[in-house]
Amino acid sequence: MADMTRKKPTSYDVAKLAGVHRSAVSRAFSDGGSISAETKEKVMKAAKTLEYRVNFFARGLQKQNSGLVGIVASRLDTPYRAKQVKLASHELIENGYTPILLTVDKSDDVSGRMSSLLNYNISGMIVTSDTPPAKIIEECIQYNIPVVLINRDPSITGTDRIQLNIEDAGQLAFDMLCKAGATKFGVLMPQTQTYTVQGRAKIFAQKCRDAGFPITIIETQGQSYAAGTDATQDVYEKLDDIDGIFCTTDLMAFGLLDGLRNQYNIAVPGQLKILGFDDVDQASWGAYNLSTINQDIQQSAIAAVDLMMKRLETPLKPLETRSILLTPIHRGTT
Amino acid sequence: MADMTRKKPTSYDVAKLAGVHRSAVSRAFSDGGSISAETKEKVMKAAKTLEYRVNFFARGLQKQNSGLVGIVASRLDTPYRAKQVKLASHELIENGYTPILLTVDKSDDVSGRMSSLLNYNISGMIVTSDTPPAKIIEECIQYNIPVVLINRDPSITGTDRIQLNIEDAGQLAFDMLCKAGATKFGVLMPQTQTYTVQGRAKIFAQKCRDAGFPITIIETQGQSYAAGTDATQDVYEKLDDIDGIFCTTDLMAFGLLDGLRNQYNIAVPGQLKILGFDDVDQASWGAYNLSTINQDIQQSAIAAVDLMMKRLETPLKPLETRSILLTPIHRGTT
DNA sequence: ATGAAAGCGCTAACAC
DNA sequence: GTGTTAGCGCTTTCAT
Repeated sequence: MADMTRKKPTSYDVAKLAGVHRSAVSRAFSDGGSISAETKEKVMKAAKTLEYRVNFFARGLQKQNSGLVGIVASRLDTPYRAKQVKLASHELIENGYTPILLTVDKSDDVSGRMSSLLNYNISGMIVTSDTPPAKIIEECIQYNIPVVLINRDPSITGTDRIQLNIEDAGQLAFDMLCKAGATKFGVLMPQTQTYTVQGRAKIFAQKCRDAGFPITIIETQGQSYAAGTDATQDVYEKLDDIDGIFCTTDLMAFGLLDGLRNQYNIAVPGQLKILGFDDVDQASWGAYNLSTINQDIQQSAIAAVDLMMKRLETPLKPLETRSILLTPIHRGTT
Repeated sequence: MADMTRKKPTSYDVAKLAGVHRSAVSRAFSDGGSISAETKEKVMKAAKTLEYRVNFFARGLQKQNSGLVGIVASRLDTPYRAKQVKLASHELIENGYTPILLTVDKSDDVSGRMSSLLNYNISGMIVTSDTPPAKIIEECIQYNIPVVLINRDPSITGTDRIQLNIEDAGQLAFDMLCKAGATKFGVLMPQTQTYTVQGRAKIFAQKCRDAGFPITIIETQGQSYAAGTDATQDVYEKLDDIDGIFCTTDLMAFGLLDGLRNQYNIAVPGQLKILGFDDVDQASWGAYNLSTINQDIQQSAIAAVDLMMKRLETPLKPLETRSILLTPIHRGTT
């Protein structure tokens, strides 16, 4: 393999070729630079032949803005989260930013990883992981780095946020199961993890009580497919008290459905109505055909980036929280 | 909201507080810096109280290495790809790199986006998207930026690669269906997209012919769940000629299974044996219980990062291709 | 082992 | 509108 290595051209190389000064090159590649059309054209032509690219490290050193935005996400291999990150990434790129992906899962050093983002002078941070460390977020705020939290615990303050309204979510779930004819309710409630998942479970339970219906709370380990299958026996044994169950994530609903089908012979929705949450792709798959509640994930990704950009423009504007649009999806399990 | 903004401390601030020269700070934070233990400690202490972090933009300008690595990925909302990106990201971070996520899907300007990575002086690039533009990759190579291609068309040359052996894959699929008792074969073959998907379909067909069995090729639009359901009627109509079908992705297998269950009454595996490929999470879910072929995605992520690092160390070493480990997974559909 | 000084590639304030 | 100049914060020779 012959060494065809070449060095990257600098603005100086371009200037020399175009017969102008380096600063003219800079102006040609900057937005508000006062430069004549013909000079700019000369520069651009030279830049093209040399395949010149502005060195963002040099630019970022000079400006106090890197164009890099951190996306902090856990459980990226989960359908909902994968789509969320995809759309956030897409939206950032469309707006001229470059996303840094920070995957953090249990046993990872979340704090250390998020801290390392600050080495890169990031322009902003979008957090959709479990339990982001408050300390790092505070530090970002001090440095005027906008942080947007998606569906995170409101105990972390000082940031803009995108959040589903757990009140609406719980109410909507109750309404859907009610309309489907349920009168004895159950809910799958994870013991840990996401604030909004537990939140909607609690509100749902409250709505049931408020309306004078019995509600059985079944605690789960996590919010995954396995959590749903693990809860199957529990649900089965309490079937006298439950004819409509709210699974607070689609994944748990899939697990429960499969568990019931596999081990017992329960008619869904005849004997038991099942409602999921999130409306991930699999919910519409024939095997599940799951009634659920859609979170408008695209809207929320767009809103997150928008919030970040607005805060960049106006650092001192009042904190803002935007709600994620919720839509009931009636399919075959209610 | 009071303005609590502070400026980031620089190495100069730390030096002042520690009573040393800036270069001592640099040495304290560099790996091979010759510095006395006590000076280093002084520096570290000062750095800690000021919450100093090395500015990677300044460092990256000086060294010719940014620590940033581009992950170029399409269809991130797909189970296989999501896991792949998650693991690659994790592996990069573990090795001290910072992943930039470049999502590219149809209608996106792939070339422009990948080109923008070069603005950041990236240390390397891991590509797992469809149809990466050869031009950009060539340019990376010229600048000595290691590029690792995962399961991409071999017509793009000059890079290290991670790839499943399509020969093995086709053979394995044939063997599995054979052992399950199939004698009349079918295969779902996407008309576009991934090289390895089409590749294993073609090899599979060839193996069937070589062994003297009839093979029916059914072309699909894409390789998704919908592609599988769309193929259902086609498969149904050809059921006289097929008793074992190789769906070249799990997603297509799910679609086909659901399509068959929903519209027809076909016994699987009695009447028709179905084999998927990838072993995504959903394949083990109760509703599908799909026999498939596992690609060791963790091994491939680790190998990709390893290959990149090796190339960084030894830019001129011969090009290398590593194979992805394949494992037959026997479940309920064969 | 440490301080001094040059310079990575760029932008922006300043002259003209 | 364009050239000049002074840094952005760091690493890295080179002296000492």
